[in-house]
Amino acid sequence: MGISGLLPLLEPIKKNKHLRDYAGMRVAVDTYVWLHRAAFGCAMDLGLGKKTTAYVSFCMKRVALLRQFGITPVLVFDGGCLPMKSHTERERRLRRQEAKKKAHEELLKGDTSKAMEMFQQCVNITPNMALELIKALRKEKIEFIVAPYEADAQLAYLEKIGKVDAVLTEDSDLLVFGCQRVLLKLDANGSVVEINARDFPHVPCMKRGWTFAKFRQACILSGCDYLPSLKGVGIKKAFDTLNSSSSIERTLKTWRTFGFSIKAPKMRDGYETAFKEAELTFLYQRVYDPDKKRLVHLNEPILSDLDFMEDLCKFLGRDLEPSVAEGIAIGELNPYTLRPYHPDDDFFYEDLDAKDDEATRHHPIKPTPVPHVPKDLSASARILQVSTTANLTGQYTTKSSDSTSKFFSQPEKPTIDVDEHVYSSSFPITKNDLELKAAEPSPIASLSRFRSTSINPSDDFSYHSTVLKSKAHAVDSNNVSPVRLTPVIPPRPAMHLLKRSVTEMDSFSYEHVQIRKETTDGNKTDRENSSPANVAVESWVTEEASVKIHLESARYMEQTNPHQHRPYKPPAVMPKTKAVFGSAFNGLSTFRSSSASEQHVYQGGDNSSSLKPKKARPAPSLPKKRLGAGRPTNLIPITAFFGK
DNA sequence: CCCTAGGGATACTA
DNA sequence: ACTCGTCCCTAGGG
Repeated sequence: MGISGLLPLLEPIKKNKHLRDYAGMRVAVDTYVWLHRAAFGCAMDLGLGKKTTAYVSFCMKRVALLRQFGITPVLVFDGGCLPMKSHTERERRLRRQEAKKKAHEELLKGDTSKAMEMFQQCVNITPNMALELIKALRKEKIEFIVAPYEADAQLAYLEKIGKVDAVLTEDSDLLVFGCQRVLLKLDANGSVVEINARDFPHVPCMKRGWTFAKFRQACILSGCDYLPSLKGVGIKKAFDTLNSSSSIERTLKTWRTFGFSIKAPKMRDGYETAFKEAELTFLYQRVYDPDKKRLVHLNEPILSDLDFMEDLCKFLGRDLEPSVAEGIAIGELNPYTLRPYHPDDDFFYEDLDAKDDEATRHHPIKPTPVPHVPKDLSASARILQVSTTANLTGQYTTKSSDSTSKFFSQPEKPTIDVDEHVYSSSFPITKNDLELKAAEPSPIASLSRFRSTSINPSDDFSYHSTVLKSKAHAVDSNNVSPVRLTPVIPPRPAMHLLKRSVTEMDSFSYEHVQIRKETTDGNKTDRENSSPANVAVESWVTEEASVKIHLESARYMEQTNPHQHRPYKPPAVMPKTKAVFGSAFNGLSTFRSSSASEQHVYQGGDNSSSLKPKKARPAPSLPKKRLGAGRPTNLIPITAFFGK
């Protein structure tokens, strides 16, 4: 589980702490670990199907331990599993069944200790076991929340929106999901190990030029739950590789192209695609927002990624109607069945052939009544998704629902009429539907950016949402969008943002703040306002970041300003591998350089002054037909600016 | 010499 | 159709 070998790698920044160090704080708990360990104590009873709630008291003892030291615990439970992991689930299920069979054999032989061991190996945590604990939590008025999908993402989100100050778990994945303060290895005495993401620059193998995105990529490369590593690549190789690479996509391309001649891991088919998908899963998995009472994405999707998300429900989780999402979160609905919890929903401990058993015949599994859940949840979600993404991104790409490999297909030159595009989608939606749906609060997280100005320091993509805000505003003000967006809140002045104290320990957010400043302040340079952050931080803020901003601004201006519009021109050089991987990886974040001088600047990585965005003309009207005919020609991966 | 991959032992509460 | 192990040791490869 998690990132194997990551914790030893982070040894230099681990801190031995005690629960009392967190007095007065709110701490989110990854409850699965507790339940799993607690279940060992009553493995035999569970295995034999006896009624027991011993595991509940174990967990409540740990809750008491936290409260004893003045901590307010928030227990987070796992929800439904992501379909992409189902193949490994089957293996585990088979192993558990095997162990259970053996346990019964040993029991008949009379070897109870051996049987016990076997029962422990087939311990499984069911939603109904979680429910037992939830009941106890309700009684004690302890806060809890059931995640729609993986608890990891939910934990990270709770910390991100400030609901908790730290996260208690055993899983190194939390760091990859973007948690700042992760507490590990809690023992019965209350001692814990803290790993804080702000200390990352002090890890020897992340000394220079690292961003959080780079860290996440290194972890994925070393092998994670969503993607096994390439043969021969472990934690060291992964971090060494990213240390000496300008970008992960470039490295993977090199491995793919020249792997035979250099010492490089052997690439398997589709690795690049799978890598991108893993990255998106860490970034955008669906979580429950307790304030908005609906599902949102862990992070706000950036423009370039938004396009890929449509087909990614199997990685991010399906969207759920707010009432259902809330029902799951508060422990009323079983996250697997989407129905109220029912004892008959658990038959983990029934063998496959047990269906013929006398016992099960007396307790046939009967369908539980379905509450106010729409028959096809995906239908309403789809409508919203189509309408929103179409209007945000339709001008850049086509959306063919039959494409099997969206990542690898270079989007055709789109010739799209936005309205037509929306209504001619393959879904049975009418204009009425759209208007109706648009008036409701949208469960699609991508809309949330229009309502929120909160900025999370660990979110390395907020810059992009600024662009999105402006873009959405432009689209909306031209009445192109059939979706009524809530008024766009103008970006906060950069000076306000800079009031945040920037410390040595704040390196990830430091880069972030600086980027924001340049975005919102346009012409100003940031020198005089730079935080006196120390040298350790310096390497995290690169000149390229600011160049990126200017390039991106220029691109935005060009696309919203018809006067700058240029006819489509095929690129001079577009090697096949680049087209394939470039489009897969960078998606819409590729940048069309509007002039040779800009390209020059980019390649030189200097002299960004010529890239200052020109003054915006008021409300430029977007061309109705052939919108987006200016599909990027000279594709420069914007992600090339990241992580150097 | 470092690193990866795989196997074995091990498990929980009063 | 119905939830995630981990640590330590070592062989073997680059």
